[in-house]
Parts: sequence; structure tokens; C-alpha cells
Amino acid sequence: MENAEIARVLSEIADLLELTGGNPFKVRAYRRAAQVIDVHPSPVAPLWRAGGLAELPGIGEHIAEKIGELVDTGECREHARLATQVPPGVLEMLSLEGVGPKTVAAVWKGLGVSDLAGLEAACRSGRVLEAPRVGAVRAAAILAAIERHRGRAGRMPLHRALEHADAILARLRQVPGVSRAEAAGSLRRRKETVGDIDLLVASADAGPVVRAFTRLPGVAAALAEGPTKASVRLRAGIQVDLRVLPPESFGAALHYFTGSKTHNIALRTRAMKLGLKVSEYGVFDRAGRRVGGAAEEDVFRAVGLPFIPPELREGAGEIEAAEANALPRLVEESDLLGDLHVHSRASSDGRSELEELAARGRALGRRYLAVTDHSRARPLGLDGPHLEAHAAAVRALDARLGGRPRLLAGVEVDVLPTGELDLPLDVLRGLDCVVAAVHSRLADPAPRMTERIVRALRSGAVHVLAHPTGRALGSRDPSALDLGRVLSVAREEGVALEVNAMPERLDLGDVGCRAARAAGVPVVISSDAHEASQLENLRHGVWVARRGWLEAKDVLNTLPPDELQRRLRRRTARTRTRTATTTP
DNA sequence: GCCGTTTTCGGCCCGACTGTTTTCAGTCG
Repeated sequence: MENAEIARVLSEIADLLELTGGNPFKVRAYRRAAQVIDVHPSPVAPLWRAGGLAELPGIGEHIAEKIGELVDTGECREHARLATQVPPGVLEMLSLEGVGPKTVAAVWKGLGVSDLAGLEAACRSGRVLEAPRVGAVRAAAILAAIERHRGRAGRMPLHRALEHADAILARLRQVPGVSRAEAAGSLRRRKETVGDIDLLVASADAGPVVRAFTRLPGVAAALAEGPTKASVRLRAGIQVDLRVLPPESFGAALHYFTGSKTHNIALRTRAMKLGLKVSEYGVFDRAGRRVGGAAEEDVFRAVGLPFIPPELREGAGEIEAAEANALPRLVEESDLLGDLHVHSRASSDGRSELEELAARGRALGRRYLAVTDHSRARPLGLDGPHLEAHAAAVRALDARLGGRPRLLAGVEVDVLPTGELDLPLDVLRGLDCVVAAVHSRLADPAPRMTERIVRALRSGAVHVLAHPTGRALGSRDPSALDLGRVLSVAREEGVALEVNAMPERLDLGDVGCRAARAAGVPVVISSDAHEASQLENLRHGVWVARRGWLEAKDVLNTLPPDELQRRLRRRTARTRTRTATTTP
């Protein structure tokens, strides 16, 4: 069973307990446990079998047993027992904005409303007003929330949220008195999708900032507006929250609103033990005296920790690593020296000429580009002879450009449903960089997909496994796959796994990166550019890698050109040796 | 339910805004 599924069940137990009047601290314990499992970098099932589950923070004897039950039987009796007491429609009501456990419990137990349709009817008829603390305004808000829930766009991909945030921040910085304006929240942690946008502004005079914010051109509705805080919904559908603080609090606030919640609780608890209080206004000692808060570093310094980069603040071991002075030195965009997955017009879907790609690559400071057009299984893909001619053209241009940037002749070869590669091995061995990818039958069951990929990796001709899970954010789920097995074979075979930096893919994702690092498998961050401008996508991949705790040494395309090519040739040489010794 | 050089029992992060109320509960982040 996947970690995500275990986390979902634990979180649902928390909801069910809350609705049935359970101990609020028990509810919190389940929530925390769900969070910990959700971000844990490797499957927890083996951990349960090895008896090490209760060593995870927030997982004690009882919750470990529940997880074990889930892993062993696929069910959890405690969950099932609670679920019989609460109709599924009641749980669904909890996902409405502005509707929490108290309200749901009140309309369910008090009015007999047990699903969204019932709640909608009760709002329209006015019967919902019989519930405590529900008036006409809330009834209307609930109706609107039901509406949004039904047509929900869901979470927004990071790159789109960033565009909205940047546009708004630029405007807020124009407001007189504003000294700083930054994005916080999951956006700053560079999560792959963003549920809402959190913005933070430093100003001694909050009023004008709040007013400017709620009157921005893209605003569809102001949801809340107070003296220092406001929320709006953009016409694009996403909610934006603004908080204005005095400059002396900006660092503490930036830390606080960057989160994650789990990280903040851990950090505040640590502060409490040191006799300090950390809030968004600053760090305060026992006497209530401010000891810091203007800079984010103040918060970490106060609790005796080094600065933790935002991408790591998921409560997934970063505090412990910081304590042990074992934080990774995260890879940066400037560490990347080249790009190993780029398409040209030679095959189906590329739109730029080789010369344009090379020129743009050089302008971006890339020292090498691997041209990896599609193989014949893709519409208009290249067969052996065409690919060899294309490789010759790439090398001729490389010679003409004098290796600035160095152009590598490569291919993105399809992994066929059988696990065979779409081109003969001798053609592949003549190339500098072979990127293998699955593009068909993405919904195959995990055992079949895993064996298919393993067979391709065992071919000996593959340097990089591209977009390993095939997911497309918001439109296609990742393929079922035993990533642990793929990683162990990749390690044996010397194959790197790609972090595909197309903003809609980001595949591997953060959790996969961390697993690759743990398995000792190098990663390649690639743009998969289909036109020259997309070479800039690399930065999205860097964010994913940073969230996956990767350092420059974990990423192959931080190597300078000669060293990289030696690495790729070593792989090919190994293949030849083995073929020679295993072929009769 | 979890956790501990303040505790194996008795705590559990902290604050803003809204709507419903005449002082605060609920929700959210």
C-alpha cells in the first residue's frame, strides 16, 4: 500500500473522530501521523515489517499498529468502525470552505442533514438557520462553497500560481510605505501544486496595502478584509491570502507563513522548551522582550539551528538534520551545466531548429545539450537510418560551433510494451546519450509496468530513464510502478533517473528524488524542451530536486562536459563488455 | 494518541477574522 493511501486513511480517521466527538488531541495525533507518512521519502510498509515504524516522529505504538493492519490486510478496523457511524456525505461536507467539524456535526446531528444535496436544500429553505451560529450570511457562504466544490479546479500547478503571485507582488510593491512584499506558503516551498497563494507585505501602515489588494484588477471577490489581513478569490479561481506586518516582524512572519504547519509546530515547540515564544511578530523571551524577528534567520538562530531552506520545511526530518548539522547543500540552478533531453524539428513534436536550440542554450549558459528526438514508435519519430543521419547533422553543427555549447547526439527511445527498445541496440550504442521513456499503455498494472521498465534498463543501452512515472499534473495520474525495484535495477545498471522539468510533468517528483538519493541513483534534471524557449524550464526541475533533498553531486548534469561524456561512455563501455561476455 | 535534560502524567503552537453574538465560538492558516 502506498504512503499516500495510508495517509488518507489516517487523516480520515481524524475527521471521523472529530465528527463523533473524539478527544481533540487524539484527532491531532492522527492528523500529524498522516502528515508524517505522506511526506516520508520511502514506502513505510517495509518499515512496519522491520518493526521500526514507531521510531517515526508522531507515530507511536497504536498508530503503528493501525498502519500495520492497513499494510497487511488493506483495511483498518478502527477506521471501518468509525465509518459506520458517519455517512460518507457528512465527511464530504467537511471539505467545504468555511465549514468545519462543529458546523457539520451540528447540521448532521441537529438537522439530520447527511450529504451535500441535503445541506444545499437546508440552506435554500432556511432550515440551516436552526443550527447554532449559522445566520443568513453563513447560509449564503455555504451555498457558494458547495458551488465551488462542485466545479472545483483543484490545486493549481506551481508555475501558474507563481505568475499570479508575481503580478500581484509587483503591484503591492508600488503602494507607498511598502518595504518588502514576498510570497510565502507552499508557493515559497515550491510545492508542485498550490492550493492557495500566501503573500506577505512589510509596511508600518497596513490599511492602504489591504485596500489596494482587495481592489486588484484580477479579483473576482473579496472573501475577508480586516485591518492587517485579507483574502480574495481571483477570476483564475485561486484564493490569495495577504498579511501585512511591521518591518521588524517581517522575518518572523515570513518564516511563520512559509510553513509547513508541521515544520512550524516542531519549531515552536523547540522554542518553547528554550523558554522562548515564536509568533509571526517575532521571537520573544520569558519576559516578553523581543529578541529578533526582522530577518528570517533570527528565528532559526533563536532556537539554535542553521537556516533551513524553504523547500525542506515539510516536517520530514529537516529539523533533526539541522540539529545534527547534516542539512544537504541543495542543488542550485547555477549548478546545472547542461541539458540532456531536448527536442528539435527533426521529429514529430519539436518546433525549433538545431541552430536555434544551440543559440538559446548558449545564451542561457548551458555548456552542453543532448538532442534527443523521438524514435519511430512516436508519430513521425526517427527510425535507425534517419536517426543516424540526424546524429551526423548534430555532430556537424557541434563541430561548426566549436562545442559552444557542446551538442550531444542522442535519442528519446520508446520503451515498447514488451520492455524492448524501439531501435536496434547497435544504433543506440552509436549515440552519445540515450534517454528511454514509456509513452504507451500508461495504465498497465504495476507488476507489468515495473518489469517493462526493468527490461529496458537491463538492455544496457540506456543512460537515462525519462519521466519515470508518466504523470501529468492535474490530468494524468502516475503509472502504477514499483519505484523501489526500478531504483535498485537502475543502480545496478548505472542508469540515471530524470527529473523532467516540464511544469506539467515534474516527474520524478520530490518524494521520488529523495528515494533516488537514498538508493544511490543519480538524477538528471532535464527541460524536455520542445522549443528553444522551453530550455528555461530547468528551474522547475531544480525546485523539485531541492524539495527532494538533492545536492549538486546527486545530479549528473552538474558535471562539466568532458566529465559528463566520460560518465556516459563508461556506461556504453560496460555494456559492450557485458554483451561480449554473455553472448555465446 | 504522542511525548519527555522541565514531565512516564499531564500537557499538547499561536493568532486573525467573521458572524453571531453582547463576550466569543468556529474556522483557517
